[in-house]
Amino acid sequence: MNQFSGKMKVSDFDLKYTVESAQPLTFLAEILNDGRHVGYVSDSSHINVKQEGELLRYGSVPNLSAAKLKREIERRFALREDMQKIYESIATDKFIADSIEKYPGMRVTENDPWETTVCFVISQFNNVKRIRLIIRKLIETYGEENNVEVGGKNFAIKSFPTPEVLAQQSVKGLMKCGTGFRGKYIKGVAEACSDSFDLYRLYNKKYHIAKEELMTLPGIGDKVADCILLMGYKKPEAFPVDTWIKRIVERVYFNGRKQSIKSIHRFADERWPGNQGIAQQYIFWAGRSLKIK
DNA sequence: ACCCAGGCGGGCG
DNA sequence: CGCCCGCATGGG
Repeated sequence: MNQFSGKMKVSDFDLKYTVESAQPLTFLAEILNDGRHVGYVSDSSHINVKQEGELLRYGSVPNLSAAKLKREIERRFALREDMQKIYESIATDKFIADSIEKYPGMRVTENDPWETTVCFVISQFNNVKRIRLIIRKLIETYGEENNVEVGGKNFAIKSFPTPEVLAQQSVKGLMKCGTGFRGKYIKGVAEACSDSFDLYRLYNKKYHIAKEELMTLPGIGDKVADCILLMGYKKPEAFPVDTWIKRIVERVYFNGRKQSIKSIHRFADERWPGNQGIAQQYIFWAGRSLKIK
């Protein structure tokens, strides 16, 4: 749909692993050419990113300034992070070291807090394919459409539905998009966020405080809150504990002994201080490929 | 025809 | 607290 106006050299970055690792872009983006080409809408601009080895090409419609576009790409894909340094600090054992070797360049992306919140409320007790389907329907049904003219051609860009728009919908309407029992959560969260709950205020709050506040919203518990804090706010201490992480950590680090969620959080905080979230991502993918049950 | 999915909320002992 | 259950839906 658009040309590639900018390019940059990247190292320790893999677009495919990054967008296929169940992050918001996994649900929001069009993923083409086996993950080497990704398109997504950010702030009502359509952005294209393509990786060719260590070269990253990118462009946007409408055309953002070169500086602004570069900032968006760097921020979204966490390209300023020193992965070698992070890898050194999280490779505390062979299990994670092997995972880093298997999925080099998988990064934790930074996404809009509202979009991230909706994505992970939808993600609970669900699977990736269906999450994508539901998110696409929500955007198609309730997203605002902007028409953009480029080179005499007209493009319609649909952006993510706002809290205000979703708050006005009936639960039944939201369920028509396939949200299922999460429909009431989406409505509740949208109502809060379009009223007194300011999601953007949480950027400046410490991890634990922000987590407590998120968990006051319907449909947001321990795991979903951590996903939002990690990929919406880039709080690196967030360590989402889902069924997989719980099983894997019990198996790999506790010799199979059952642990409470709390105890798993404590363990992660001690073992990967400051990089819990990235460690989580590598643990998850290593464990899934081993099919630990 | 089942069975499952990267949880959460509510009810109970 | 910790445990257990129900929950909407589409794909395997």
